[in-house]
Amino acid sequence: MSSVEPLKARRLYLLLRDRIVSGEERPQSRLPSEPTLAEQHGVSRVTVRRALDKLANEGLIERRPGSGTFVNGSKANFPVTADFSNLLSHLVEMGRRTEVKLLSFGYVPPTPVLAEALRLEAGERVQRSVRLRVIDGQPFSYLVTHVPERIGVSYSEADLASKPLLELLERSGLVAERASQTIGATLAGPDIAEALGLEIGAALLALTRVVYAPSGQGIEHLHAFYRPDRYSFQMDLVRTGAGNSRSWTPVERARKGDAKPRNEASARPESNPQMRRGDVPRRTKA
Amino acid sequence: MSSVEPLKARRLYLLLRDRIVSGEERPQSRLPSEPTLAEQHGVSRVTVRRALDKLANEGLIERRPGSGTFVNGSKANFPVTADFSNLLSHLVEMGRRTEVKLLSFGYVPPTPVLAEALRLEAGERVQRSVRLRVIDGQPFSYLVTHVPERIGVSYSEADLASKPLLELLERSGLVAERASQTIGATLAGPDIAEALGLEIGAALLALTRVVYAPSGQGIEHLHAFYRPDRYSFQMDLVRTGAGNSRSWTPVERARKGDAKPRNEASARPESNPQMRRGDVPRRTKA
DNA sequence: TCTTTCTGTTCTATATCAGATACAGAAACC
DNA sequence: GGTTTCTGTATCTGATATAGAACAGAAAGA
Repeated sequence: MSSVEPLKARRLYLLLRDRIVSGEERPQSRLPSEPTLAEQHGVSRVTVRRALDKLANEGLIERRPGSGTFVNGSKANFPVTADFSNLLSHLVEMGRRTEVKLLSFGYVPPTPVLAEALRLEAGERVQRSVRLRVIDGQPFSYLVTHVPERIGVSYSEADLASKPLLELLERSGLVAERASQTIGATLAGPDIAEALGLEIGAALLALTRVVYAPSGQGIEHLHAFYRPDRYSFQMDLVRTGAGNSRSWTPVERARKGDAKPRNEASARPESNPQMRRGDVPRRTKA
Repeated sequence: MSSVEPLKARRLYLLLRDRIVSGEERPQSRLPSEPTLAEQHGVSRVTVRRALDKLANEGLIERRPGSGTFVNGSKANFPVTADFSNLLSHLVEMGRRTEVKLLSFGYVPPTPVLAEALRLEAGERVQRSVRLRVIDGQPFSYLVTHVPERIGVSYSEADLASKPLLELLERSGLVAERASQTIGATLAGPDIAEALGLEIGAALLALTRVVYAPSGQGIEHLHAFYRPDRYSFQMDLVRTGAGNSRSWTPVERARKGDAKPRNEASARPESNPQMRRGDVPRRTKA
């Protein structure tokens, strides 16, 4: 059944983990001995042991009997990263095999929040789909999507399992013009945890996105959860403007392969949406 | 000391929480009764009760004796949001009182990762500071900063507690030209949890940022942790380009107030933040 | 009003976890 | 080789979460 999760052990595990990843405990160095740790933190050695077990499982430490417990050099964990400028598209470019599993599909009445975000008419239902994105055989994101019913019927259930939703929408003649998204964090519940191969209560990167058509009508509402060890958001910024109005502007990230100069943000053909404070083209929502 | 955290109760809590925030259980609707939930999930009613207690603490549900347990319309607390274009600067503009507490300060030898990120010379040390950002009296971010020693000495410890680090750096004649950042998620360890007023093991939004001078030299390495219920990243994107090269471009977000007015009065008299997903049990004795 | 169905509360077994101790094997140092 | 200091392993005891049940009070419907 659900492997039980100790309590003080977890506490100590998190403490040590923080110390290690924050660099307080340096790579190659030896941790205090188990008896020492036990005394330092007022717990028994068994508990210390459980915490160290977890760290060892994740490859953060290495235990050498008779010698001690040693901090591992950063466990070279390069998660897939997403750049904001192109959202998921670069995954395909990178030639990595990503597949999608459709976990759930159906039409439901919208919640108030959904109805408002998508600007639904009264009584209109939404298509709800839950998908799991897998890269190189390993799941990394759990996607809950809501689409207005009249739009959702333009593609089939099978389409959803094979193509990106945005592509399907645009194929249907819809134009995704604007999107608004929020990035946060949350804990993994049982189903998400299982789908992503995580423990219950693991940390998740959460993204909420609403995509709008030029009309201002919402066409997609996405609730995405990412395994932070396999996926993260990454971006480069440059300082622009002068004086008091200096600010940071995102630039397209240099990726491996198609070398883009790291310093010079030259590449950026036409689209330099350098906007100043006031002039945000806010077409929607007066 | 450490208030113990049940296990099955937590599991059920997370399950129900997901259902509620994902909209599977609609606002105003009644949850299955406690005995029913107990049977459905193969746990005792005491356990169900503990899970519901937690949900009730966070304001996600409302319990009416004799009547049932009801899903609360998401009280959608509006977390402070950050736009990428201006990082933290808008907080000040918004006129909200933010203060900084310096938790730790000192000079330490860098870890290999740090040395490489900041392109340090051999033997060069770094200034390490831990700060806590507070808004309206409530902490929302925990910042661990590393700066090369030769740069760090250009400002005082007291400066750090009063001014943004970037401002200090630029005051010293340094130019922050480029930055590279990664956004992920992690769990709260004991010290971060305590500083931010969270439970151990709560979800955190994690940001790693390296700021570079025009020379390519790194001048600041930041490791930031945010309470997801009080702080999140938000951005608007527009679809640019044509044909195959279509992509999303970030635009500066419309500000004023916080999030854009959702229903009505954007004026949210700050008040006590109701919790949202990401759980945030404020330690209040019931 | 009577009945039913809820939540709120208390109680006592039981399963599971944490604390303490003892001992075996492995490595490092003298 | 002997000694010390580690990790690995096992066992016992106390603490606590969970299970199960019983009962009181509140709300809703017949």
